[in-house]
Amino acid sequence: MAATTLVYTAIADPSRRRILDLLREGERAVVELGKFFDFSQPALSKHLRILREAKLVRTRKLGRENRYRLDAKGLRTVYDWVGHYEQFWNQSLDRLGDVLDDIDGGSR
Amino acid sequence: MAATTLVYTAIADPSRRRILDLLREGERAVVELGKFFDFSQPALSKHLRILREAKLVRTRKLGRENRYRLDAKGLRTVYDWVGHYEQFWNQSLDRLGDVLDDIDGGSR
DNA sequence: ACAAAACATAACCAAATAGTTATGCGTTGT
DNA sequence: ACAACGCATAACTATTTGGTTATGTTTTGT
Repeated sequence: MAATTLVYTAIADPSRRRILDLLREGERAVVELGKFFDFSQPALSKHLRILREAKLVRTRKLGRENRYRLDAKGLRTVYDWVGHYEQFWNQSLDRLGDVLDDIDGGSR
Repeated sequence: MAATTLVYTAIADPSRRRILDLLREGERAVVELGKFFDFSQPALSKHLRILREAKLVRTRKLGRENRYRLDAKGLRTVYDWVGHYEQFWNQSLDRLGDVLDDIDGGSR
């Protein structure tokens, strides 16, 4: 899987986005993170593995704890890509539709 | 599926990101889009359906053609979320650790 | 009138996802 | 010494994903 797509796939899951949000406040151990979720510890470890493989987080062992912290560099690619669309989301589609003489209206 | 996650899922696939990129240059019919991909027309139609359900594209019928165009508003959410990480991706992780140590002063 | 074009959908399939329980391994507290 | 903690991984399962071929509908060109 391409490195870039690893990042997009990683952030496609809401739990993983939540994990990243939590890590913005600072380093956290797995058990600590687990308090915010309803699923099991292995499920959490799997999410963390996906984030690790996307290089969006790093770990360091501290005693028996495994502390995770953010490594946001990979998100820059996403920001840059989405940024290309900035000029589009401000113009109203309806007005664009007028220009294009669009009569269709809905998505199907 | 939550509306927001529909968008993240939609852009997780590289072919769909490519489709959006193509639509930035203007409206296109399905057959036209298909020239840029190696998979079958039904596969393309499926990708387009996912983009439609995420409300990232709209269609209008023009004769026997179905013309797709960008509706980028949904990408704003992504841009905003990723933007929260902007402060993190420029500094090296090691230096960030130092900074946080300084601010924190061992209060945790 | 009719063949072909443009496209969506259905039915199917292999692989990936996201969860589970079970287990093992290093670290810590008593 | 050893029980409990913190965590990763394995093995399993249901669901979703991304592709395929087959087919039906609407529109166009001859």
